[in-house]
Amino acid sequence: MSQQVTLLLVEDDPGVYQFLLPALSAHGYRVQHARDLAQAREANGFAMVILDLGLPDGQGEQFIPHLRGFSDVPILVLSARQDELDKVHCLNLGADDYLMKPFGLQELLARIQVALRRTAIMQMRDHVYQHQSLVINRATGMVSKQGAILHLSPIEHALLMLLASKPGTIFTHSQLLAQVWGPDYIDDTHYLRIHIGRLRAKLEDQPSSPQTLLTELGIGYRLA
Amino acid sequence: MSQQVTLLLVEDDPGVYQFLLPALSAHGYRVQHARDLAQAREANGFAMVILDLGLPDGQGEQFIPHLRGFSDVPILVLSARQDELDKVHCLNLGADDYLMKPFGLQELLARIQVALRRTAIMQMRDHVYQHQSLVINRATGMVSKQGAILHLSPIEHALLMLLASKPGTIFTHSQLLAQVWGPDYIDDTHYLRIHIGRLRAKLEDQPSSPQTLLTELGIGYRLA
DNA sequence: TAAGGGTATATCAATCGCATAAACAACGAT
DNA sequence: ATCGTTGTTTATGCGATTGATATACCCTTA
Repeated sequence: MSQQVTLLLVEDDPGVYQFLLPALSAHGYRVQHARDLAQAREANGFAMVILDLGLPDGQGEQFIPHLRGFSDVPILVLSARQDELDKVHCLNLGADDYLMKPFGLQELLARIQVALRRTAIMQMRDHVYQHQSLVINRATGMVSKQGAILHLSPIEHALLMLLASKPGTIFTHSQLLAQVWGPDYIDDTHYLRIHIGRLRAKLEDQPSSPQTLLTELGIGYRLA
Repeated sequence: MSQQVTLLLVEDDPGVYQFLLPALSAHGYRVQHARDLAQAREANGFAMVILDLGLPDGQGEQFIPHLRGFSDVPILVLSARQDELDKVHCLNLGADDYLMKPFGLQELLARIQVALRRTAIMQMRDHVYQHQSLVINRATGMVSKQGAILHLSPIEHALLMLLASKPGTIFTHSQLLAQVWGPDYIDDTHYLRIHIGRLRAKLEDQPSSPQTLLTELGIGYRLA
C-alpha cells in the first residue's frame, strides 16, 4: 500500500479501541480517534468512518445524516444490536456497511478495503474521459490526443474540463458562460462559439464535422 | 414509473429464488435469473449481481474474478457459510458485500440500495424516463430511441423535458404554452399542436396512433 | 347521419442560430 | 523590444427551426 489512508474511528469503548487502534495501524492505516459525537463532528481529512452506535453523548446514528450533509465518504457501522430494523435504518440513513459485534478483525479489514476500493473505482471513473484518441484526465488537467499532449488556453481548458465533468450531459449556453466567464456573460453566446471553434480545431480530426464536442442546436454543447 | 434497474440473481435453490424473484420485482427491480455459472456468464445488461455461493456447476466465487475482469458492477454474495475466511476471501476477490443466510428481506433490500447508491445508478433512476424503446434522460438532456440518439429542436426539447418531469401527469395547453413559449402565448394552441406533431414524428413508431405522447382531448397532453 | 369543436399534418417562406474568417488589442515570454 | 499567443469584435454565408396558412381528420353529440 503506497500512501497512508486516514480512517476516523468513532468508538467510546476502551475494550474495542484498545484492540482496534493498534490493529488498524499495523495494517497501514492512520487513525483519528473520536470518543463521542462532539469529537467526531470536529474531525476532518479522513477517507472513511468506522462508527460505533453505542456512544455516551447520543445515538451514534445521528452522525450519519450529519456527515452525509457534506460528504460522501464511506461509513461502516459497528454495533452490538442484532435487530434487522437497526441495520436497515442505518443503511437507509446513508451508511455503507453494518458489522455486528462480535466481528473478526479480518472481516473488518476486508470490508474497509471494499469501501475504499469502491470510492477509488468511482474516482478513477470520474477523472478520466476517453473518446477515440482523445484522453482528458480531470485529476491532472492533462489533455492528450494520440498520445501527444495538447496545449489549451485557460478558457479552452476551463470549458473542456467543465464539459468533461459530465460527459454526455448537455450544458446550456448560459451554464457554460456563467461557469467559465462569470455570471455577467450569460448572454454573450458568440464568445462561446468562437472558443468552441478553437477547441474543435485542436481536438477534432475534422473540425468541420465534430465527433467529440457536439452542438445541441439552440441549447448548448456536450461531449460525446 | 421511472427506469427499472436490472439485477442479476445467480441462485440455484428454488426455495430461495421463488421467494426472492417476486420480492425483488415487487420493489421495482427487473431481475435476470441464472441457475448456474454458465447462465451467469452469458448474462449482460445488469446493474448489479446477487450471487449465491452454493451452485451446482462449481464454486460461485469463481464468478467474482471472472466478472471483475471486465466490469465494476457491485457484487453482493449470499452464503450459508459462517466462516470468516470465506467472507474475507470473497470480499478480497472483489465482492462488495457478504450476507449470511438466513437473512431478512429488508436487510437485503437495504444492502442492494447501498450498492446501487455507491455506483450512482440510484441517482439516474429518478432522472430517467423509459417507455418501450424510448429513453429520456433528464439529467443529461439526452433522448434516445432503440439506442439511437434523437436530435430535437429547442422547442421540442423543452416540451419533452417538461412533460417528462412528471410522467403520467396531464399538462394543460396553457401550462405548456406558458412554460415553453412564455406567458403571452397561452392562447396559441395551434403552436402546440404543430410541435407535438413534430415530436411524435420523431419518437413514436406510428405517429398516427401515439403510444407515448398522448392527447387529453380538450385539456392537454401527457406522457404514458 | 350530419354538424361542430377540437385535433393532426403538409407545405413554405421568414427568421434565427451557428460556424467561420478576418482584424485587432492586450498580454506575456524570450 | 519583438514575436507569438490569447481574448474580443465585427461581418457573412449557410442550414435548421419556426410559425403561418391551408387542408384533412376524429370524436362527440344531437
